[in-house]
Amino acid sequence: MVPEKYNVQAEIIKALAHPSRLYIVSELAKREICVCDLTEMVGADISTISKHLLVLKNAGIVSTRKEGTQIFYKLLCPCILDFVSCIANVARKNAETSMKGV
Amino acid sequence: MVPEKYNVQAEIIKALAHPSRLYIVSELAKREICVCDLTEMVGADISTISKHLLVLKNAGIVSTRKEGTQIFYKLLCPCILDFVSCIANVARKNAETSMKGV
DNA sequence: ATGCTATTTTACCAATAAGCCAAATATGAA
DNA sequence: TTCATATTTGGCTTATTGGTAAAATAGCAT
Repeated sequence: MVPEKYNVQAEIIKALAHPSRLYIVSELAKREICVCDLTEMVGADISTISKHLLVLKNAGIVSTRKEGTQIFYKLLCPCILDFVSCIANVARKNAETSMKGV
Repeated sequence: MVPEKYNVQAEIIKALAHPSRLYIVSELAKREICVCDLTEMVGADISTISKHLLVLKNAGIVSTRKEGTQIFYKLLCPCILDFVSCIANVARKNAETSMKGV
């Protein structure tokens, strides 16, 4: 009963629904970054980061560029940032609401 | 190493990262809908829908209004729609790319 | 009170996702 | 070639999620 397009969209959203991946995307919005730098920034095992990046790539959110032994990732769709700001807005509202004890 | 705000945001995004919930949110963007109608629309067990709605409510995405024995859900943040359109855009680009066999 | 409808909660199972280690692969340097 | 660095992949364990059925809860009518 759920139209097919929501399956497709949910797949993409799922790729963003993880703290590390969201952080990675936000940083990639500023500049290209290689896996080793992202690994340092996130502070997890490099294999974990590699898998996160694969998820983002499969979702069509990032692309890669090889330079020597390094692989640089970059953000494909800047509109992702608008989306993040919307979510940040919801988060802010939630914080306000819970402060009021509502 | 990942700033706390990404944990908060990822929680909200996670709530949207499911086909049924995304469909529900899209429909709630048009009008208030009660649980029983949503159940019909999605075509799943009512307990499943109820859980999905709880997820959306906990994320601060929807609110409820009781009317007799029915409970109506409505969308709290219209900006969610912009976000969905961004995702739809990514999905469209992905489809184009895979068509070209890239 | 009883019954009827709408909704949520609980309990349980199956499927998926996240994490790390170790092994494999790739590139460039010596 | 061998070595070192960068990255991906496979395997494994643990934790989370999605689904349904059954029980519990709530509101309204009789």
